[in-house]
Amino acid sequence: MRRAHHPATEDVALTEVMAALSDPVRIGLLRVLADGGERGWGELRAPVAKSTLSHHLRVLRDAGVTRTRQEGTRCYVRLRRADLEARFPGLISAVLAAADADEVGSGVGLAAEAS
Amino acid sequence: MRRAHHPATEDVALTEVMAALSDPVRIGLLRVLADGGERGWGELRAPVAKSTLSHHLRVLRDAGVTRTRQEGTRCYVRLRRADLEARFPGLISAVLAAADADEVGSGVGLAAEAS
DNA sequence: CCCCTTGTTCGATGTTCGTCGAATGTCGAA
DNA sequence: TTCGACATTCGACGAACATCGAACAAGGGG
Repeated sequence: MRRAHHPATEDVALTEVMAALSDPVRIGLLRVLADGGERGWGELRAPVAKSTLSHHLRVLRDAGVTRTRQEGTRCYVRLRRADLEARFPGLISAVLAAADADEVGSGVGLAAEAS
Repeated sequence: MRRAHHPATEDVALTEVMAALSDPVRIGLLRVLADGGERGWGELRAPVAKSTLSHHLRVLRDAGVTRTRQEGTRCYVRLRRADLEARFPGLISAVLAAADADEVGSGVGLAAEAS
């Protein structure tokens, strides 16, 4: 269960980031993580099975969009916003603004959040 | 052969645009069309078969990224930059800047272009 | 030690995608 | 009208993807 495999900032590929961000669930996760804060895995709520959520988080991580930290049996995820901003200036902000306006991935949220 | 089917500006979906722009060939087409000028089909050069190029142009058109105009037996394609800018401010510019920096889709070009 | 929680991985399934060659439709020119 | 250029569509293929349930590690707590 120990595979981390975060790509280095310079190895983040545009096409992979675009592909990672072309799914509503993953866009939703991006929005939840938009403030830069760290979120616990169990905090995340998405309308998919546990294994599917794990898969989506893996896609985001492999593409270089998020960073995952493990602490004991729990793990925490956060957006690699500074890295992405350095690599593709303005891209994440534009995607976030567009996603907010369109309410893409609104099915994704946090546990203690008023719907 | 008469199907146009360009989505209205307000019907352009973020996830579809992101998916359309997650392929190197289509990113290359975006770069070729970046200046807003109209390009003839036959002008376009890409390292794929004719039918595959047609497919990629269709994906871009269906996603609302480009607009295709038919004149006799030839057709011309152009970027819907103003529409996209209105719908998703800053997105296309950010993608173009990132693509230029990374030289994504550099295999795509125009006929009379020095390689 | 046993078990429960937590997140990943596995196997399976149905869908979508990128790619090609071939066939088709559409138009202008001879 | 016949021919050729041009672009789309069709049919097919393997690869990749989204999704699920179940099985599997890795720790923490009783």
